[in-house]
Amino acid sequence: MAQRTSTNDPSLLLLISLASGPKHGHAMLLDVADFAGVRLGPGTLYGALSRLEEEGQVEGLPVDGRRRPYRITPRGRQLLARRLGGLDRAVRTGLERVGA
Amino acid sequence: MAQRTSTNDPSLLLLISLASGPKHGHAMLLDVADFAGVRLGPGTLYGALSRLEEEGQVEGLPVDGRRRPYRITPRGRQLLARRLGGLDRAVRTGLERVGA
DNA sequence: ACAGATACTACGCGGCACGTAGTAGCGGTC
DNA sequence: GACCGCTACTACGTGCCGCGTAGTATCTGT
Repeated sequence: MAQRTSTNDPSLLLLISLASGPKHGHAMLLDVADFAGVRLGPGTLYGALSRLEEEGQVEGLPVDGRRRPYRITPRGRQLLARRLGGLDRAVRTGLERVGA
Repeated sequence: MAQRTSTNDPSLLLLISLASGPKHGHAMLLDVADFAGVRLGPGTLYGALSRLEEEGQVEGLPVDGRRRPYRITPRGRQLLARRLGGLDRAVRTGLERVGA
């Protein structure tokens, strides 16, 4: 049904989190809360994560005890960079207009 | 059901568009396409717009022919500024990590 | 008078954000 | 050796809203 506008959705936050290195779910939660001030629930987190995996933007690593680590793929990193570029333009425009 | 993470959704783009002055729906469409590279459909546009009006973030102005102009309210501008601030932090973190 | 752009209204589908509840292993402490 | 809290998920349902399609009416150019 065509691609989203997607300024939003948790997938962006997760990709940013994984961009600094592989992490498991709970670690991403804490990281995202830190750099974005957003507390994701488990439904939101693991839902978005498995969709990203299906799309080949992240990949699961061998299970470490009860932790499921994930890593961003080259494709994921590339798409992230593109999204960030567009978002950055919009945010800058907004800050300018709102009278930063 | 609590507030969204909302990096996303068209409402942000519409608020940014209205931050530079009152506009009617179609004009926002063109403006958004220009500064964000996103073409919103009518369902997306007018749906988000009427929700913003219900929330007191924008207000309708007198109908001008077949145009329905809207203006951002002080409250809308304030909320926009706050959202942009949080988003900016996330985007900068992302650009940094992705190796800008 | 016809095409195309402008500016909406009306409507329905379905994806996914979000929360709640439940499971289970791992310290720490008394 | 039971209790509590923290970690780390899994499972599942609800409903909002993003998105597209279709339809209506006005205005302009040719």
